Amino acid sequence: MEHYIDQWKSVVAAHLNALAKEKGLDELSFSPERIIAEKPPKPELGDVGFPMFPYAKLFRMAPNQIALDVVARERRIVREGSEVEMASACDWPGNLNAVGPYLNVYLDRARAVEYLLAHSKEASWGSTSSLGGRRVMVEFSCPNTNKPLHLGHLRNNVLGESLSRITAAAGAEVKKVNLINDRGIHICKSMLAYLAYGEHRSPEDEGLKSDHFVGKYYVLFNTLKQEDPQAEQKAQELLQKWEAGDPEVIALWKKMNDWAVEGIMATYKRQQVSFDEFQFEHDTYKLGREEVLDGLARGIFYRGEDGAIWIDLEDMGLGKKVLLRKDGTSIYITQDIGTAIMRHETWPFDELIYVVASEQQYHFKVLFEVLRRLGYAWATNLYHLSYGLVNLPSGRMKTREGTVVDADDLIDELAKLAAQEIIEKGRAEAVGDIQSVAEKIALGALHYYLLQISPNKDMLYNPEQSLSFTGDTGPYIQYMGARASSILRKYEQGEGNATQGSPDPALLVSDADWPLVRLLIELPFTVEQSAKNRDPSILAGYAHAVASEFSAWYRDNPVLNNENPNMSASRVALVMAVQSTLRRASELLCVPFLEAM
RNA sequence: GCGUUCGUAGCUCAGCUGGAUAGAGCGACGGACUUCGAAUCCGUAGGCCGCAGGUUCGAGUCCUGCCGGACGCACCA
Repeated sequence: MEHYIDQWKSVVAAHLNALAKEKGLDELSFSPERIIAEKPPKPELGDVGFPMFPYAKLFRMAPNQIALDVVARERRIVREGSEVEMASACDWPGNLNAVGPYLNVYLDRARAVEYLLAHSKEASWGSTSSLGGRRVMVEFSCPNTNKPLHLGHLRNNVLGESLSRITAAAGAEVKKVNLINDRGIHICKSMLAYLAYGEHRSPEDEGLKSDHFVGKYYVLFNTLKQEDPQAEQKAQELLQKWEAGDPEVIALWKKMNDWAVEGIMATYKRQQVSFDEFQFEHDTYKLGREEVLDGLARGIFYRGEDGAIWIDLEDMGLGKKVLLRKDGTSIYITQDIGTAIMRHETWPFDELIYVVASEQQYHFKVLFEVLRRLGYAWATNLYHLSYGLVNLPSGRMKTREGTVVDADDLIDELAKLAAQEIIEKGRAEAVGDIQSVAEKIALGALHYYLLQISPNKDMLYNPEQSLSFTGDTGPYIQYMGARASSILRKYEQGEGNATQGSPDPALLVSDADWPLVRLLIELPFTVEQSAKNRDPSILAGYAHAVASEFSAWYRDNPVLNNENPNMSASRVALVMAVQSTLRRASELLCVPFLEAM
């Protein structure tokens, strides 16, 4: 359904056009998209506001006068009927009022309540069709297989997963892909250290999660380097052997790689992120080479004096960039060129979103431009969702300096604290499986913390603050969901007198209930906006607003304890709408919904 | 040096395509549990929106310059 703001933009545009015609200003024409709308600062001022300033000069009228004129027109049309679309016949009926230079709409509250109660029951509540028919591929995570996931990956993973869910909710067909970086010099370093210190031990032998085991040897490479000055060179040789297909090297690579991947998969499962397809760099790293050579033949690229193949992007201020080494081997971007083409061939997408840290902005600009120059029309549909780095109060995370916040350790610690909270608050019995609920609270806290900030911004990871469960956090939203669920549970058990009445939308139109209703009907539009901007933080802010509004609302407005059975039943229906709204928003934000906590 | 990006309350962040008195959370201070769960709620204090110009009826939002931070400018991924 069309957003009520868009609908009323059309109404206002129609009125302004009529006014223009009447004044003989035939060249003036306002399309609905150009009408500026906003949310009035106070609810009593109305539900949508239209400032009239922009039209003052054009009409040679004071903004106040324009507002009054439009209102008069609207009244006349409502009274007499007209070929102009009547507001009362729209999805979102309401009436117009002039408040100084502003034109404000008061929605028909009963109709809005009806809409909410009917639609929030549906399983698809919150879904829209704004991206209907579009195929969107989302690439995210893309870990190296030489060490376990850390906090930065967690941000990437939850951004990718949440964005995928939101995009799907906006109607698109989504495919989530993960390109595992399982080859390269970094892997060889872990392998070399394992050869030096591993003594054929397995992760089980050391009692370590398999990816942590591999990571341990990656760190040990630093030790090795101090003992053996040749270490770096040996790693290079190992890479060459790997590329040559040396069976022994391949066997070791496979063994360590499997360990790393196995551990990483376990973390995905725990984080509740998933992929529709895994791609492996050892399969893709040669892709793109032919493409680059072809581009060379077609004069799009050139061979430098050094023998390597280059692209000149000076005209775009991007400088020159190597696309293929002089020995004909692929580099990072060669692989990405091939992978993009392969992806579009196997699954023709309308859009491909790369969820990759902001440090790679230059890389993606070059990549997209290369593909465009190669003549791929779809290259304009590639999008780099650049997200900022996660910093610690002490500075940037660095593996070698041991300042990394490990993903598994972090979730462990959060879960431990959540379990403590449950016990301290005496909720152990009500909650049932403490460990399971604590894990969900931990994920809710972590995911919300990572998603509430606009993706493009660097963020500061404050351990203390992230471990807190109070305030603008995931657990706060979970708590409000649990409270709503609790009320509904009591209702089902027959508490209160709601069962003796029946819901009536007309009872929910007072100022007591309206702010909550108006917020709840925004879910589909917020999902749409979040998808359009590729920004889960918009939805996160909305989820918090709903939780907060609900919290204030149920303090003042008795639901089950209401003396009027019909009012009680109506409010139960409203709580159901709150529950399904929070449930859906949480799901899209990868924050587990809890019936009790 | 060049490019990208960010700079809003003590701290962490919102502020949609410029619009009606700049909003949350944390922290501080003061209140509220015989009443649908206090992981909650209510109130108070706290802001030359980095600085300076410009565009506009109107700028936290757009443009220019400067200052400050982050990231990038590899035949590494």
